[in-house]
Amino acid sequence: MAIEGIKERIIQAAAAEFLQKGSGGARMQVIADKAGINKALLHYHFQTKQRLYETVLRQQFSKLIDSLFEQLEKETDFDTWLQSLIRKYLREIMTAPGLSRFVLWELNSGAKVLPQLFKKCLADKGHDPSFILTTINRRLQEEGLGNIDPVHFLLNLLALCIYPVIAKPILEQILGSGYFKAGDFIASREEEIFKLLKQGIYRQNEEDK
Amino acid sequence: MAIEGIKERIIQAAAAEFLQKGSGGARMQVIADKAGINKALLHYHFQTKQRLYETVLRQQFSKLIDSLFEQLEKETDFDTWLQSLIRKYLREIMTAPGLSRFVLWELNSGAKVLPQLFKKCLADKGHDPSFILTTINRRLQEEGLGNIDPVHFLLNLLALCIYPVIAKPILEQILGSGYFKAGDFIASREEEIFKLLKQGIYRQNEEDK
DNA sequence: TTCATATTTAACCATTTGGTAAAAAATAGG
DNA sequence: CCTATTTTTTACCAAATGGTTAAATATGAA
Repeated sequence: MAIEGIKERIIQAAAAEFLQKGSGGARMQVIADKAGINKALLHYHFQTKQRLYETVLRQQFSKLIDSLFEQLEKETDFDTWLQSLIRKYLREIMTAPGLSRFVLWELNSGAKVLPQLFKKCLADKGHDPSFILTTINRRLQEEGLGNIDPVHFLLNLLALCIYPVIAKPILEQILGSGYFKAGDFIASREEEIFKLLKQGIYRQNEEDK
Repeated sequence: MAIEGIKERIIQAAAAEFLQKGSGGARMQVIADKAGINKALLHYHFQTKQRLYETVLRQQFSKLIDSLFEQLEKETDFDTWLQSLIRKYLREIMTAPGLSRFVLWELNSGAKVLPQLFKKCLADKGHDPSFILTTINRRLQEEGLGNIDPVHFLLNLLALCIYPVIAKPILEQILGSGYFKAGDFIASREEEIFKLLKQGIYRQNEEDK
């Protein structure tokens, strides 16, 4: 088998296992089985569990960051830009809620490894962390919304998109599973977030004047 | 040692371990050490890891649900009610972000045990799950906001309060750690959420008329 | 005290875990 | 072909894990 082929297959298998079970709960044997190889070969290619873990995380972050930055940089008009951001984030999280849950979870260890890795991932791509805020701020300025705090704007955007998706199984206990059926939810959620952010923005802006 | 005393001490120790490491990553030996007892005594009092785990979860949920419901039922005027909800939720999550992260994480296993347990906890306290939505809906009606969707209102409230707190370590990489320093953050966040929800609400309401 | 019951401990066990050693295949260069 | 290097497998190990056993200690009622 081609060497790059097998390394890629191992990473895929490891991602599935790590994201579902966490770094502590993941089992090397399970990863080997999923990749269709033997456990010793895993250690031949990635030495230790820790090394494999970091490789997987780097790759997962990379994918996510690329996707989100790409959308952030689009130079469409404000409404289209905001709508696209919401749509992209919602869909990205929905197709892989495990990654978001996993990231939050690993923060619990108190170890700084994951935040550091995230920062490094940004740096590797030539992105400055402040670029996110700078971009948001610029777009708000252009729209005549210079008195809106870009930090709260970002927090609101991320929270409104991410939380309902990753907390879905619990929320279903409160709301009944009907609300999350099919594509209805994502469509209505998209609209709700857009309206909330925009209406909030404009009302706030008017008041401050 | 008094029997209830030691059981309580075990539960405290187990909570710390489970919430930090998850059900799979937690170690019975560590729990025993934290409780200052011997591992066999753990099994004497709680038989299996699974049983101890469920006991701990039930207790943690119980605490959280009590606190949140208490606030929801307060019959103050709308603004005070909403402000108190936000403040309570924010502070509750901030003092124990581990519980929220843990809950989200365990959802990843796909097992329904945690949502079921959550539902059962509500039932044990005589709360109907629909009570949350009913209450929110009533308050919105009383405020003349009958056309606001209570589901989205609840999702927005929870998301805006919970997400920024539990994602703090990652967000600090983007925002710089200054933003989260001291009580500044929680105070400004409290105000931001209130304004966003209210302004969003009223703007939406006017438009629909 | 005495006896029964509940609590606690030390020693142990079977299984699982991440990881290794060394031999066996495959691959490539001459 | 031969030889050297890389890739893969088989068999294994030491440590850690959840859990048990049986003996020891404490407790309480008669």
